[in-house]
Amino acid sequence: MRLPSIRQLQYLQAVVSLRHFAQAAERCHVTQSTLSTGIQELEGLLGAQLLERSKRKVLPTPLGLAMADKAEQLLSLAAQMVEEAQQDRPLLSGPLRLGVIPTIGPFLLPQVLPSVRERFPQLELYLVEAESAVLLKKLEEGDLDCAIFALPYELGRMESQVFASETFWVALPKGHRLASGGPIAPAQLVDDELLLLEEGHCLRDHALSACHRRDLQQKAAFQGTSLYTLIEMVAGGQGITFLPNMAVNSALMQHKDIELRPLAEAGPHRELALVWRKEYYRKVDLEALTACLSELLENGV
Amino acid sequence: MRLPSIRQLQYLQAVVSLRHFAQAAERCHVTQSTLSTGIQELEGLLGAQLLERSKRKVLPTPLGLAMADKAEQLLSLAAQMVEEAQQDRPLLSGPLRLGVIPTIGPFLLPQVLPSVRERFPQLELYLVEAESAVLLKKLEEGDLDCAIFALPYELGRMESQVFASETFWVALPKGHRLASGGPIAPAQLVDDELLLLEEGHCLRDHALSACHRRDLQQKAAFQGTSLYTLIEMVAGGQGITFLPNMAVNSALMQHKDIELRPLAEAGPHRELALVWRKEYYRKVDLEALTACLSELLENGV
DNA sequence: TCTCATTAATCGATTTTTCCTATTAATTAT
DNA sequence: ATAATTAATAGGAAAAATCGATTAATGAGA
Repeated sequence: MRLPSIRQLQYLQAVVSLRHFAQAAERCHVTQSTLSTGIQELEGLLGAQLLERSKRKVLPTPLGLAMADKAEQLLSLAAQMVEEAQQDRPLLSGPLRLGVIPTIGPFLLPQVLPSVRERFPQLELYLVEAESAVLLKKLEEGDLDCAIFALPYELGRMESQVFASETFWVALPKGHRLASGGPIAPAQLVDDELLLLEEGHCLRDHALSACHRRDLQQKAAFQGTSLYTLIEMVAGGQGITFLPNMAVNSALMQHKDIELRPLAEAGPHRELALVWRKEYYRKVDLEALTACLSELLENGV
Repeated sequence: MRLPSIRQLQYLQAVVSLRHFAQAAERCHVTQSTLSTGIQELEGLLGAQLLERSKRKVLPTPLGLAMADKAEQLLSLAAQMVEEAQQDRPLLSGPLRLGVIPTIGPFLLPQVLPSVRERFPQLELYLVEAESAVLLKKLEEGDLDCAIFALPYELGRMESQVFASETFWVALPKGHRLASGGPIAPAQLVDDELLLLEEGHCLRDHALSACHRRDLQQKAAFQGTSLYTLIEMVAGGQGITFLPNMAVNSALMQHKDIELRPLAEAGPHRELALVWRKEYYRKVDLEALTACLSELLENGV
């Protein structure tokens, strides 16, 4: 079905409300001739007469009136569209779907979200906690706007912005031979059972990388489902593990049967980054968010 | 404010629903290139991004989704317009504003309207009774669709169609010298006081014309406001008058103190016609109406 | 890792549409 | 009668929409 054009509807609306071709043309910023042919085309398209014309009067037919009415609705809808689109939203307002990996979420978010919410009160955050691979998939599918990852991680076509660095700590059972003293070098731990999160957590790879080990086929019983369970296993004397800075500082990680020592290995051991599709339509917002996070973490929140 | 075009909205609707430029282009019967630039123009117009594009995926932004939604509404409204306009109404259906002069209305309408309504059950008649000049004005202003006049009458730019002819009868008080016998010639009435309707009624002119008299400045007290009052005046012996056929046949005009004789004057004395603007948009309906009236009157209803 | 296929964007040319100027025909007002 | 007003029309110019071909990015498969 061939539809009338917006222009034609504007012509109709004008001529029905003014009852005068020349005046209507002026309102539409076209010549009388243009408007005249426009109306004729509309009538042809609709297959019905919309106006009675004489040299002295322009008289809408009942159908013309009805059509003008609908045209008005339609035009106002179109105008609404433009208005709605053109009002530029303030930075970081409206819905934002943010993914976080489980080894960051519980430690970072309680720390920073109150300030973020205070700074951007119109922001509506929808949080999703999942492993990196899942988040990456959701990002690609458009189910998330952005996500917080721990790097290094293969991000594919995503863009990212690092907003914090972390070093690792060694978590030892109380009474371990290295339990007191200064930083611990990876070489000192070769004889210890290294407890890791189950497959899929990037922290597993980062930890291995920090102590220059290859991946080891651990028994499922020795794989933690979360840092909390891992800590319990360390406290139980089943081995040692590495914890990121952020977890160490968290009150949730305090445990009376655990000793913590810095890992003596140069450079940051993982970096926290905000990640998004490179086609994402509001990168400025995300850049503002990373700036905000970075600032909050530098100032110790 | 510059508005988006219908075409652009179709493009948006298609690409958002299909998530694919080439397929959307096919649905819109244009090339991918055309659709692509169309969407870009729309985005430029709205000043906002509607889609995230990558080579593997087309992802509407929240605004894009909202706009596509509105676009759909708008397009369906436009389609509705076309549909509504294109369904052709049956003959003589819907509202019709019909004017009638007072010397016809009360006699003709009760006679014909039942049959008309029966024949065109979807017709919604709005009746206006007024003198010819008033009806003509209303016709010109578009306040009426058509009107029933008695001719001759100067109709200006109107078109008309005669559907009946009438001869006049002479109404005499009982006991008048001409009260019995055959038809009466105008010359026989020169000595009688001729009673007429007040200024404005065309019957006044038609009556004068029928007896070849010039207009006479009658005293207001001798001018009737309706045929009923005129008849009462005749019955009271104040003079004579002329009545059209139709009124004579009407039961309303029976009066014991009146005698009626045909006027012996060649040809019809007035003609009944349906009148409309020559620009009127549904002349076929009116032609059907005159045909119907004409037929009804010929067959004696 | 290297093609090959797919996809949206881009460019230049062409067609289509839109629009304007000038004029006409009908009508009204003076 | 004469001038002014009005909507329609014709012809040409300007603007736009569209197409075909190409490009660059990406993903799939060998």
